[in-house]
Amino acid sequence: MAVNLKQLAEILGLSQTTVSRALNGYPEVNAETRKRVLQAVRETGYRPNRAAQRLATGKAYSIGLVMPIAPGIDSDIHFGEFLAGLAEEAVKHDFHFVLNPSAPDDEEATFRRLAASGNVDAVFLAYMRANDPRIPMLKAISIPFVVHGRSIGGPRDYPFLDIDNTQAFYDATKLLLQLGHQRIALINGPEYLAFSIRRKKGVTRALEEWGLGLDEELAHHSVMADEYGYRSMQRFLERPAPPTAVLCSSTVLALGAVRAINRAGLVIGSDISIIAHDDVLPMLKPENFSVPLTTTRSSLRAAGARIATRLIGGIVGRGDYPQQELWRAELIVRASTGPAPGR
Amino acid sequence: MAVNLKQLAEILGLSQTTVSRALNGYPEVNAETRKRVLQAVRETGYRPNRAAQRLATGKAYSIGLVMPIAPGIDSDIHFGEFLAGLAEEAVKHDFHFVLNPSAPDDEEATFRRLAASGNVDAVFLAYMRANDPRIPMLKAISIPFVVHGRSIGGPRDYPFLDIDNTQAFYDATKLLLQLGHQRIALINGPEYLAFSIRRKKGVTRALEEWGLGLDEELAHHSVMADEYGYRSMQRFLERPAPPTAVLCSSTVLALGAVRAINRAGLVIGSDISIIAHDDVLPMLKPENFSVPLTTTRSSLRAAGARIATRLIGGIVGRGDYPQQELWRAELIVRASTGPAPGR
DNA sequence: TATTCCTCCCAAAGCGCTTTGGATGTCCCT
DNA sequence: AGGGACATCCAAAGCGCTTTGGGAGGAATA
Repeated sequence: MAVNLKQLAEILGLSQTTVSRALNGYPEVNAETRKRVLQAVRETGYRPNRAAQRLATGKAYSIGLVMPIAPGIDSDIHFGEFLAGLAEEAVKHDFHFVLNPSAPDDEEATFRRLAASGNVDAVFLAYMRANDPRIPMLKAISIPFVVHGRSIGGPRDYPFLDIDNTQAFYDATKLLLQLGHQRIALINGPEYLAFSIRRKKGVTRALEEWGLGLDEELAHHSVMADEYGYRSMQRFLERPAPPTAVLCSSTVLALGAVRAINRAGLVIGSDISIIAHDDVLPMLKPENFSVPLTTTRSSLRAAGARIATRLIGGIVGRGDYPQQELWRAELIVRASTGPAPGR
Repeated sequence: MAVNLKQLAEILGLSQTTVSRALNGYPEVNAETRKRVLQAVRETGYRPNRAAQRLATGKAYSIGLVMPIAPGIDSDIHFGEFLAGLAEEAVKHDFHFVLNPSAPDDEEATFRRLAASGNVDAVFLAYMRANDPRIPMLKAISIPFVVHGRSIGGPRDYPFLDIDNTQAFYDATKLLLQLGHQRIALINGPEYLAFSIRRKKGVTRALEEWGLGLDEELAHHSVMADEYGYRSMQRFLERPAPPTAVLCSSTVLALGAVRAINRAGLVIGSDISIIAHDDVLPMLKPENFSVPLTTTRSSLRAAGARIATRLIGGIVGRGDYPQQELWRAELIVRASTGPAPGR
C-alpha cells in the first residue's frame, strides 16, 4: 500500500529527481507535470519517509523543549495548555519533539546537549525573566529559537512572541479608575518573571497617570494557583481600608480571590470589582464564574500554535514570519466590574 | 569534531560492520576488539546518527503520546508530572515524542493516524476507564503500547503499569477503622476513571470487613482540583453527623479539604482525620502541610520513567520487562490521623 | 593428513530521500 | 545558419547507518 518515491516515479514514468522537485516546489518542473505528480500522490497516498528526509537533508524536523521541573513552575496548569497549542500545530507538519526535563540550575547544560545532539533544529523558550541569561546563551550556541514572552533588559534582537502585558494591565487599571476605583490591588504571578514585572508596570503607569500610586502592600506575587489567590485576597480584605478593586494575573488566581470575596460576604461587581487575565483555559471559563469575570484575554493555546508555526517555518524555510510579535490582549467587560462603592 | 561510523572504523583499522556490531552488542566480535571500539567511542565522542539508524532499521525511535484536551483532564497537574518522568527517561535513550493533542471523540482516529504514519514505534495510554475501548483498538491496530493504569473488564492481556489502588485505599481505610473511626468519607477522582472505581472498592471492602458500609452520601467524585476538595469537605461538614475521617484521592484535593476543615474550626488529627493519596508532586509535599498528612504514596514521575523504560526496552529489544506491573503504594503515617474523637 | 566447525572480520548492498551536474530539445537573436 | 538562453528532465552520488553473505585462519575431529 505505502509507496515510496521510487515507485511513485515509476508509476509516473518520471525520475525520482523530478518527482522530488515537483513535491518540494522547485521551479524547474513543468506546471503540467507537477499537477500530474500531485494527482498521483493523492491517488497513491504517498507520504515521504521522514527518516530518509532527515538523513538526506541533515535536518532533524523536530523541536526541542526544555521542561522546567522546578517547584512552582510545573505546578503551572498553563504549561499544558501552551503545549497543546504547540503540539497541535507541530503534528500537522509531522514534526517531533524532544522533551527535556531539566532543573533550572542545569538548563544551560541541557540546552547545549540538545543543540550538540543534532536532534533538534530549533528550541523553544519560556518563563522569561529579567536579563534572562538563556537568550545570549542560545545566541552563542547559535541554534534557532523562539521565545514565548520577552526578557527585560539584555539583547533585544531575538525572536519572540509575547502579549503586551503592560498594555493589558494598563487598560484594565484604567477601566477601574474610570469607574471611580482608587484603591486597586494586584495579585500577580511570581515576581521574577518578566510578564509579572510588565503587568505591574502597566498598573503603576495607569495609576500614576491618574495621580495615584501603587501601594506596595496591595501588590502580591505568587505561584499561579488558586490557593494563593485566596490567601492574597483574604489579606487584602483584612486591611483597615481594603481595596475596592483587584487585578489578577490569571483566572486561576481569580478563582481563589472570588472565594475569599464571597466568604467575606461581599458582592462582586458592586462591593468589589475584579479583573483577571484570561489565558483561555478550557476548564476555567470566565463567563462561567458565578459572577462572570471581566478579563483581558489572549489564548495561550493560540500562542503555542503560532510559535510552532514560526519555528517550523524557519526550519523548512518556507514563508517568512515576523521575528517579533506582540499580541494585544482584548479587554472584555463582564459583570465582575462596576462603579466603585459609594460613588 | 563529530565523527561518524566510517571515520571511527578507519581510525580503528576495522570495518564499519565490525564497529557497528561491537556497538550493538552482537556476539561475533572479539571481546578485546569490542573494548578497543568502546574506548575509541569515548575518545572521539562518537554518537550514532539517529536519522541514519532510523532509515536503516525502519524503527522510528520515538513514542507517541495522545494528549487528552478535554476539560477536566488537562486541568490535571498530574499529567505534567507524569510526562516529566517519561521524558526524563526517554531523553537518556535519545528517543523522541510525537505529541498528539486530541479531543476524546476522535482519539481513535488520532491513534490510527499515528500508527499509520510510521512515526512512532509505540504509544502510551492513560486515563483508563472501565471497559476502555482503546485497549482492544490498539491491539487491533497491533501497535505496541503500555498503559498507565488498568481498565476494568475487557481483555486482560495487555501491558500495563498500575498501582494497586484497591489495596492502597483498603489499607488506608483499615487504619482509620482501627483508630476507631466509623463515619469515613471519600473525596475521589472522576467516577468514570478506573482508578477512582478501584479506590472506592478498596474503601468499601475494608468497611464491609468491619461490618460497615460506605455511605454513598459520603463518597464524592470530582476533578482533581483543590476547589473541589474544599466543596466536598464543606458539604460533608454540614451534615448532621459529619464524618470523623476522610480519604482524598490526591494531595491536591486534600489541600482543599484541609482548608474547609480549618475554616470549620476543627483540628486535623483529633477532631477529624485525613489520609490522601500522594503522587509525590514536588510542589505539594504532604509533610509541608500545616498538619503533616498521612498518605498512601507512589511517585507518578517514577511511574512515567518506568513506562518509558519498558516502552523503549520493547522497541530496541534489549532486556525483557514484565508485561504487567502492579506497584504497591506505601502507607505513610503522619500527624493528620488520630483516634476517632470520643474514643 | 584431510575435513569440519568455530571465531572473527569484511565488502557491499541497501534504507528512501535530496541534490549535483549534466543532457536534451526549443526558441530566439544576430 | 550558428549560438546562446531557457525550460525540463534524468542518472547517479551521497546522507550514515544496519545487515546479508561470505571468507580467512585456527582448533577440533576423524
